[in-house]
Amino acid sequence: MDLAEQVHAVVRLIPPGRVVSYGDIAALLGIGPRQVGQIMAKGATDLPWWRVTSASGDPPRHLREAACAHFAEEGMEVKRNGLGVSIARYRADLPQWADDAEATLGPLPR
DNA sequence: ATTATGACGGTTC
DNA sequence: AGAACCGCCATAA
Repeated sequence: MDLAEQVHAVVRLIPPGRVVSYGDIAALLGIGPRQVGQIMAKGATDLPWWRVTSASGDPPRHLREAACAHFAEEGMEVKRNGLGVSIARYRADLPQWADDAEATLGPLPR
């Protein structure tokens, strides 16, 4: 299983109405945040990609509208440009999420 | 082997 | 708030 598939798998494990940052995914898989972005840029079509935000809670510019639409759809309060500081309110339970990831992917680095 | 490229993150100004 | 920098590291060319 290559890195891209692992990233896809963990993204699918993010519960509706919750988000994680690129950095969270990177830390979980023991890679750098940029790899996550690079991978998402390719095969993100069939994923809940909007549940992955930057550390600040702002979605990337070109996805701002679509992302906000999904947030609203999941009953989340959005700022002008995304979740903003409220990312703290919507961040998934990281330990729990990491456990789910290990259950699906097997042992993870770190 | 070397270089360029990112849906990033953190620091600094 | 916004911009400039630097560190990061897998992939593709």
